[in-house]
Amino acid sequence: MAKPRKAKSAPKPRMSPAHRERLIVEGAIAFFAEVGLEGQTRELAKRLGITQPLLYRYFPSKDDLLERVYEEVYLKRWKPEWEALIADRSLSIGERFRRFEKDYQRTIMTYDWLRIFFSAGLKGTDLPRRYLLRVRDLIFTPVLGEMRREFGLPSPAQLPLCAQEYELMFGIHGALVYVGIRRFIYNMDVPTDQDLVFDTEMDAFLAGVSPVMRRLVAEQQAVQRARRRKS
Amino acid sequence: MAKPRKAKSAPKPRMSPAHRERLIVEGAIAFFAEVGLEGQTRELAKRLGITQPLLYRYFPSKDDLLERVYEEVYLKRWKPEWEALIADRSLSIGERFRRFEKDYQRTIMTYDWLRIFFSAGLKGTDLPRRYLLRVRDLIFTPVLGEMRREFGLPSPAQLPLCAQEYELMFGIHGALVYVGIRRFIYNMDVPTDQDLVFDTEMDAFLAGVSPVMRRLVAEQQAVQRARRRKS
DNA sequence: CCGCTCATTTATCAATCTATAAATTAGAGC
DNA sequence: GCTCTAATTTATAGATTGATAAATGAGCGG
Repeated sequence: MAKPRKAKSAPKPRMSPAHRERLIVEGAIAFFAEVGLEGQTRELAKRLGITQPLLYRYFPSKDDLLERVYEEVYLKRWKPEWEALIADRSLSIGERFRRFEKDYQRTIMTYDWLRIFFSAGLKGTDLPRRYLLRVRDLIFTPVLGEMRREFGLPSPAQLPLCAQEYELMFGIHGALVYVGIRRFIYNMDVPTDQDLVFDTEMDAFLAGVSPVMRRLVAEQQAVQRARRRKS
Repeated sequence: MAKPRKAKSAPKPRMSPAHRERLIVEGAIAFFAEVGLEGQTRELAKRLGITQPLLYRYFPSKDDLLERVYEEVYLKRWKPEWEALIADRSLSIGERFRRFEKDYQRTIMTYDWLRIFFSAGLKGTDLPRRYLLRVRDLIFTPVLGEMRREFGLPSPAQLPLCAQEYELMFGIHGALVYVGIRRFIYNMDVPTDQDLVFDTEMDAFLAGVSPVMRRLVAEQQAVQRARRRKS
């Protein structure tokens, strides 16, 4: 058994600024995910085993600390390889999208990621909006382009992607994310075998997407023809 | 132009307790939806044009006021006719479910409903969990039973509903709710014609649900047979 | 082992929080 | 118009908030 250095309980090792900063950031992620972004700096400090003013030596304000949390959880966890995967034509676009969503869901389906994301959204931060626009522009847009190609439909250059086509992508995306929402936001039990859920949802989506896109494209072409006739 | 009664700006009419209480509850719904459940009673009072202590004449504490908000937004907006609709065999179960979701989504797809729901979830309130269990038990369970029947599959009494079948329901449900999440939580633009989005999603779901349920039931039966052989 | 740097703590301010008690005054009933 | 009930306000307690300034002391370089 360890012999206590003094009568007082804990020895207090000093840390290098770099190490301390990491501890604070990681502690802040876990803390704000649990109690919400209005969580108090005093309570955070207590969990970290430090005093509250020490936080202000590393971050000028609570908002600065939160900015750092966003950067750590969302920007740093984005994988550029996802964009490369979508472009890889050695696989069918269905398979590429399936692999993307599988890894993406594995990345975001955590207590920290989901809870801070929703807290930030409710607070009015535009981080969730910007993040999803990124998903749309860097993932959904090329996926839809590749699907058009694979289904023998006009390219987006010939016939622009329509809102309904994007909604198809947001639909399957939302269905998958909803599992995490139920688990981490609503505190519900979800099936232990998440891969099975994922595959069932994805199979249903991939089976249905082709005919629906054909229909949407046909409707858009009809609109386009009617417009030409008018002018 | 109205002649001011006195030099001071606003005339202050007294209200009956019933009327005042309604104003407070409705103001509180809008207020907490906007700023979150940690919104301050002083700020709420200011928006209502009353002083903060007056709130405490109508509600013993802030938590009591929040309880009332939950009751007003979630319990009072639940329509028992939904359960009757699902049971109405003069319509196909697909049509019944479509009509249910259409009216349900119209009910919950509001700024107040969605934002307070997520705020409550993040805060740790078990209201969202309890609410969704109600949806599952009163809607999804009978819908799945009727689908089994319509597809000529064993009844839930013969072969219990499995987790994957429930996930199918949560999947389409989540895809639809996700539109509201993007709009009211993430503050994104969503297509103006929500009915079109709804129909596209629902068509795809109803087209795909039958074969998937057949497969799931077959798998369950195989498991059951294997189990019997063992014992 | 001395001295200096800087990681960390103690002490505290000013603003803000929920909640309570007592003072005010609008307005219905006589 | 007087009176009394109760709707509403003023005043304030008591706890907590983010943030700052000054004091402390661990541990490295000499």
